[in-house]
Amino acid sequence: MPKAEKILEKFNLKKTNFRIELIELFQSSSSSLTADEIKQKINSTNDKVTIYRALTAFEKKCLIHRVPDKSNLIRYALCQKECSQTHHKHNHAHFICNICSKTFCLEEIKLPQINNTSGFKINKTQLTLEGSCPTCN
Amino acid sequence: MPKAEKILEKFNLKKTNFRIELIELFQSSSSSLTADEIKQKINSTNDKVTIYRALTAFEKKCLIHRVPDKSNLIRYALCQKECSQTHHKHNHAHFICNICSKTFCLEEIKLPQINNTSGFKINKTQLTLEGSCPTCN
DNA sequence: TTTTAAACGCAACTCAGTTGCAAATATATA
DNA sequence: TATATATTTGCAACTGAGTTGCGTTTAAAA
Repeated sequence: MPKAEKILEKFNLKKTNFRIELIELFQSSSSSLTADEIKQKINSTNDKVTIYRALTAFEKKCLIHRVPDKSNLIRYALCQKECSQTHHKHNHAHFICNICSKTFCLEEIKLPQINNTSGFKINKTQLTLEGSCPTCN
Repeated sequence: MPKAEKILEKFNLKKTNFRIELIELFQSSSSSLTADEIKQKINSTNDKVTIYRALTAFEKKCLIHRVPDKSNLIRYALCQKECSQTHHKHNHAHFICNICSKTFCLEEIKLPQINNTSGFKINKTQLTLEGSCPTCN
């Protein structure tokens, strides 16, 4: 796993303590994170605005990607290495646990190939599964 | 198509002018609706609270179902006849237009069969497509 | 006609996320 | 190393979707 500093350097972002810790938090997280969850888990006592702005910056650089959320919150997960700075390449499903409300990336479940239908031009496919996660089972 | 009054009767809901008009609006809508879109399109000048409470009541009776939304808004579409009062039975995909931001139900695209994986117990599957809709194409 | 439970409207609230602006800081440049 | 510059940060105030409490109205049952 690449060190957080290397990642920030690669993406032309400043290596601040907060952002280093934020990347490390994403790396050590098995599920995805909301701004609020980050605020609770991180040691740095930063303002929520700083968290939102870091997330926006990371998303723009294709370092993290949005994942669906049970309560319509903005929720992010770390991107895989195949994501470039200009294109996200996610062909995996997402799983929402109805008990703990966490969202997981299921890399092993690939997206089905859906063809354009009756005037609808498809350029993105999302597969979201719900149920109970290994921890809650 | 069943008349709005009949539907309210069937679901044990009162036949108020607003709720009749709301059902008719859903029936005449090719895409789904948010509370705000309803407020703009409906003739009745009801408070937003009334709209939210009607939507909640309709959802509880399985008359409408939530559909994904580009901006994380709560968005609803009319249920098909196969939905009972206790169980939603949707096996179709949803389509979000990236130009007009509307969400459509694609009845012709069925959900893939996904099996439980490595401790994740799946009991709901959602397939969301994005692109451009027939009107925007 | 009376009763009652559902539906409604107003006001005030919650809470996630945003914006403006000035201060701080990482890093590039001299 | 000192200076300049663009990025990042924090505070405060705001926005906008959705919710809650409560008293009033109304559809429909008795």
